[in-house]
This record gives sequence, C-alpha cells and structure tokens, in this order.
Amino acid sequence: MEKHWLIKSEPDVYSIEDLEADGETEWWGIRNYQARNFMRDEMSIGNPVLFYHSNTDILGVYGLAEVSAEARPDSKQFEEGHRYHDPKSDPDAPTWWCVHIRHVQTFDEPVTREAMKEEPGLADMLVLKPGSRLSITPVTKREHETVMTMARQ
DNA sequence: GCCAACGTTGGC
DNA sequence: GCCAACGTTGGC
Repeated sequence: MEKHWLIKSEPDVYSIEDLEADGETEWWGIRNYQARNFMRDEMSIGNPVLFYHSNTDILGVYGLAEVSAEARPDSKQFEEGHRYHDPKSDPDAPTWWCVHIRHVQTFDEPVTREAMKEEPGLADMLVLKPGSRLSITPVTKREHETVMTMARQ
C-alpha cells in the first residue's frame, strides 16, 4: 500500500525551485521525533510527496516530489559547528534520520492554502489544521489526488 | 509583528 | 514524573 506525504519547507530556506535545480536532495535538519519516525519507519522509495511552502506570502503546494532514498542518518547531526549539529547523537546509534527526495514536477500555479481550505475533500488534511506545526505529514491517497487535480486547473 | 500551539528542557 | 519556563513554528 503506497503512502503519500506532504513536506513543508520555507522557500527562503529551500524552495521547489531549489529542489528542481538540485534534482535530488537529502532532507536533513528535521529535529522532531514524529517527523523523524515517519521518515525512518514509514517512507519508502517512490512515495509521492507534496512540496508545500510555509512562512511565505502565498502559502500552498508548489509541486510534486518523491522519496528517492530510504532513511539514513542525517549528515548534519555530526558536523561540528553546524546549525543542526547534535552533540548528544551517538554515531553508533544516530538520533536523526532522513530520506532523500527527488523533484518530479513544479506546478504552473501553486495550489494555495486558501483554495485547499475551500475544498471539501481536503477538510481533514493535517497541514490545514490550526496550530499544525509538523513539517512532515501523511496524506491520504484521495487527498493527494485532489491536490493533483487542483494543480491541473 | 503578534501570538497560539506545540515540543523540549530542567528544576524540584 | 510533574510542570513551569522557554524556544520555535507558522498562520494571520
């Protein structure tokens, strides 16, 4: 049973354009256990990933990516001086794990948060819940397809 | 810029 | 193990 996901990113930090330019990237820097568990335990190669821009003027899903590598230890947790260095993480049992994602498609127009909120089929979508801060959330197949349909219009 | 929601830390 | 304090996220 294929799983679907939504990943949030602040475009000032890493945008869909950055992902398109890179082609593929390690999704390092996730320091939340729930999000880590999704990556480490549940995401597998080929899973579709909606790429969402947060903390910007037009919020919404800007494109489609997919998981391109299963979770490995986050490379930044052992880098001295790095913002995401974690001195408590043991190299023999790393705390932080992350998948790689690959760019699939940048939408011509983003599917905006406003439009998503008005779509009845997305009423239960986690990213739309007030106060939701989790940067990686599971998405149902139906929600995924609804967003993809909205992107084509 | 504000502030509510949430996760983490640390004193007890 | 509780919980207050604190820092961060992220929509508005």
